[in-house]
Amino acid sequence: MSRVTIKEIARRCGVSQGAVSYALNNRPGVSAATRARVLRVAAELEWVPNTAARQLSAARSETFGLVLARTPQTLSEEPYFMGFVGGVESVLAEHSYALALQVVADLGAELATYRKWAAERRVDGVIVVDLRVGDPRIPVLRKLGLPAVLVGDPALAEGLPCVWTDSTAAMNAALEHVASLGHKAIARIAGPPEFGDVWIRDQAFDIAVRRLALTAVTRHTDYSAAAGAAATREVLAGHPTAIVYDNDLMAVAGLAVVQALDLRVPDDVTLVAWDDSTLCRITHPTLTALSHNVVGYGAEVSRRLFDVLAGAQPQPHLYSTPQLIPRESSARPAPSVPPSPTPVV
Amino acid sequence: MSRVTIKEIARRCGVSQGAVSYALNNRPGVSAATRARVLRVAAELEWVPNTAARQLSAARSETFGLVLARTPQTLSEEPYFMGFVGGVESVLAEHSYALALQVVADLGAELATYRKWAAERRVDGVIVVDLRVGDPRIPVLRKLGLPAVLVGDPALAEGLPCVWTDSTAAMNAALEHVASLGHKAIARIAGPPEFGDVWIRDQAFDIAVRRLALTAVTRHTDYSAAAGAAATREVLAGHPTAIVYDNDLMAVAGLAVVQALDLRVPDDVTLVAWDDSTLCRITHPTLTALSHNVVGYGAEVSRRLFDVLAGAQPQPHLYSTPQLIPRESSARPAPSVPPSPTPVV
DNA sequence: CTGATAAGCCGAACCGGTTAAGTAACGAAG
DNA sequence: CTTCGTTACTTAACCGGTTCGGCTTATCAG
Repeated sequence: MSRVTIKEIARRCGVSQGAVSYALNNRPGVSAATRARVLRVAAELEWVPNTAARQLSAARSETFGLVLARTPQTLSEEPYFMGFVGGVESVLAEHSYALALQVVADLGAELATYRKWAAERRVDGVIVVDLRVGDPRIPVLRKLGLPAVLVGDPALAEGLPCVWTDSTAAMNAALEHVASLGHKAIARIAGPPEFGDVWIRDQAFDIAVRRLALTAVTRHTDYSAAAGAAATREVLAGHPTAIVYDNDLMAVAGLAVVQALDLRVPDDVTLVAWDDSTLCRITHPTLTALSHNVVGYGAEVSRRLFDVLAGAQPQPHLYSTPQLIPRESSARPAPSVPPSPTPVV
Repeated sequence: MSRVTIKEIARRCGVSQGAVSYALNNRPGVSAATRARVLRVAAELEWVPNTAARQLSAARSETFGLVLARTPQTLSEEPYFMGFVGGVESVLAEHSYALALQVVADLGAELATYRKWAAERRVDGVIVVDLRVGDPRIPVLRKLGLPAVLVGDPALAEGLPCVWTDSTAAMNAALEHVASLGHKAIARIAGPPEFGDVWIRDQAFDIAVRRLALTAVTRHTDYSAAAGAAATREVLAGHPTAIVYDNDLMAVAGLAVVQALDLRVPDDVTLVAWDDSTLCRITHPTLTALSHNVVGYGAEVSRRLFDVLAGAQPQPHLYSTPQLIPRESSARPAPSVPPSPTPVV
């Protein structure tokens, strides 16, 4: 139980408490000699700043907040989040910041959490994920004056600092890939339409479908494995030769559905996943996917939040464009299919 | 920016700051009338306690800590963690406690984090996962006097409060299941041997194998999908008719390996997974698994930590025994196999 | 009517830092 | 030699709560 305070350090060094504070915080106002002495004594006594005291006077909590408005169920299903959190952490650790993580039921509860954190001064800034179209969190964060970095397209961020990946380009890459393989009938299993990124993909999908002269159908889901499986079963009735998924969890679930119907991947159906987690590499066949460095993404986002706190201008920052990684699940459609479109289900 | 303090409330109520504090904290020392008035005014002004100030004077941080000594990669692969964290959160939210989450590289860094948290008084208690055999964290936590609840078997907890699930019983259930189906040659793809729970399963596996007169082989891995796939490939050389996995991620990876070798599940090989996440239900065939309410587990652990802070005796608490859920991946061995043990690979 | 007891409240110290304002010493410029 | 500006500190207020000793006042037994 080390109860070492700066008062103790001051006593031992024969200087005032204030001087010790200046020395420890690397601020001007003390001579190099004194600073060195203070640092040495602090190290000897294994002094650690009391975060509460520092937070109280300096109005800094050295904590970032992250609220996830998802069910624990979804969170454990989706490999995405833990990787993202891990990336965030890696940067926080460098600054010895902590992450306050809160899992809530819905957007309302998320807003309440922001209000509470702002009032309590529990966090210095927040990372906002799952951006919506016309997101209600943006005006609230503005009003609270809570520093934030949004994870999503600048078109959704309404001027707040954001980090994004180019979903439009990725969608184009996916459709050009399947089109170049000779596919004409495409199905898309999408996430919830209220999610901004899904909305952007919706636009990109429609435009690319027209440009490439494809026929297409889109089914929106809640991103869960069960919904992905159900949607796959539905769209298969339309005999698409390729299915593009908005996440990899649904793609894996879809693969099982296809196999259970005795269809072959990729001979009968080509599958393309989004968010290239390990899942895509442990199935048989392995899944072609739009690959995404989720860990790096999280790291970049927290770096940006530090920048914002340091007073940087809120410019949108493109982190990357998901890269298409072709694997076993995509190939030319089987030649038998185009001539005789026999019902399979 | 609400800057409402108890001083303001005191002014408006015409009482002293101290009285307000007593009233708000539901402590004796104020009359019912005054208390009611204070509470009303506090509600009107939307007063929220400043956590830093409270922490500084009351030496409580209203935060629990959780350190995960895993790579971001593993964390995003393993569905387990996010579900566990979600469960922890659900209980913390009820007490308006926060969770400080830290992802570190190894046990050494984890110990450093505990020391730092203890010195800074950043957390009121910690939840310790991935218990080891002779875990070095236990003496450190004892010395630091940091309240903790360990997630793991009492045999590993050395007297500290713990919450556990009965892995021995679960392992028995798994082996009795495959034995009753008529399997004789079993392989086990286990986690890292230094993990306490893996060690316990090792013991249970060996004993059950002898009791049921099975032949068996065990391969330890790092719990990753890649290692699970590699180990599966290896053990298949010994022609087991059933494989039992220590987590579901490796089981899914193993399934793909089996399928890639043109073996059928369950006809040629029966598979049993541990930790029944969604993964087990989205494969084809679906996986028989030892099912585990990970979310509830997390919730129970944090409830115990609250109990410990309230002064409860550190009794081990059995949360549950994983239940075997038979699905498509387990069945009687194909009759052709026992008579003519033809090499398959 | 007196003295003891307790409830209700006040004032102030305290937690452990940060930081604005003030001061003493010193060197350079006028 | 005075004046001004730095540098290197000290002092003390402050952040927003909690908590403890002590002061009033009401209650009640004797």
